[in-house]
Amino acid sequence: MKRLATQDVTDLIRARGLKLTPQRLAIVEYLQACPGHPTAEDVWKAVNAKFPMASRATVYNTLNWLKENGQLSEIQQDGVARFDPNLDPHHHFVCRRCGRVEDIDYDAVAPWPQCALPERHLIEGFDVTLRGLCAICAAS
Amino acid sequence: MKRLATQDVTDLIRARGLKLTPQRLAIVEYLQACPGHPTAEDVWKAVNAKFPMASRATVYNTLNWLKENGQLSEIQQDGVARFDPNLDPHHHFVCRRCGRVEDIDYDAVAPWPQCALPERHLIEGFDVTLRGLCAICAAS
DNA sequence: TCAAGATTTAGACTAAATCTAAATCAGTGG
DNA sequence: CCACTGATTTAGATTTAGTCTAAATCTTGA
Repeated sequence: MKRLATQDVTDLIRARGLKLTPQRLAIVEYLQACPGHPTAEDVWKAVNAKFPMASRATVYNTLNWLKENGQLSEIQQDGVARFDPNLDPHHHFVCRRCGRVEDIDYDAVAPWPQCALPERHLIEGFDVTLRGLCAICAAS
Repeated sequence: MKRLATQDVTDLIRARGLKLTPQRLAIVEYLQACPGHPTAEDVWKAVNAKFPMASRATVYNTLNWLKENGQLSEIQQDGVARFDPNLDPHHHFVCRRCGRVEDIDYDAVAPWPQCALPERHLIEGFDVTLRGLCAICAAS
């Protein structure tokens, strides 16, 4: 089970000759500990608890850098970007009622599609989004 | 092969007691004829060719109404909404390089996932996005 | 044709995200 | 330990997508 980790990010920052700032650390530590799929706004609020001066630009810059370096992935829900610190290949379930996003094990979904795909396309990956009602919303 | 059609929309508008305005017709006719997955901006520009006074609000209102009435679906790509007049169940391929979205036949992808899904969830549907390089980008 | 009320319009407004230029800071060499 | 350098952060302006509003306009049924 692979997940965004402070150690990996600090190593990567050093390997790239970049600077290890407390803001970057705070962002990574929040994402690491966060159970769900926070928005950029969520991250900014959390970082602000430690650094009231933290700028949105810093949050966005860091999130984008983490994404470009494979330490984070981005999912879109209702046009809002959410960030996903779970680095194992996986899919998502989105609740129609409460909007929560849950991770779905990669193997729970039938594997690579096999037939009638467009010719000459180079398919690098696929993602599946299940939609419906989560356990809590289905019960009520 | 089912697709957004002017006739269906006009019938639906009448059945609902709503008004058949030339702006709505222009929007539907553009979507009907459009081969790809236009953004709201694309639709607005196209409608403006006929009605230079057309407001963005009209375009958004109409697109949302069509969506709510099952005449259109919305897909998100890089945080931008695109609209899809193809009403057959289907999936999508997104080119990493040029960003084009192509429709993928529903049966090309393995069917309903069967195992290890979260308990007590009510799964109503799923959609698959294939990612990679389209034929043109893969060739170059 | 007329009236009612649904629809359209222009533009203000909101939210998400990016950009900018000046101030600050992390990390290296001395 | 200090100073230096350029990477980073900051506040705030800007951009972009989309929504909202109130007044003007248009479709439709009678």
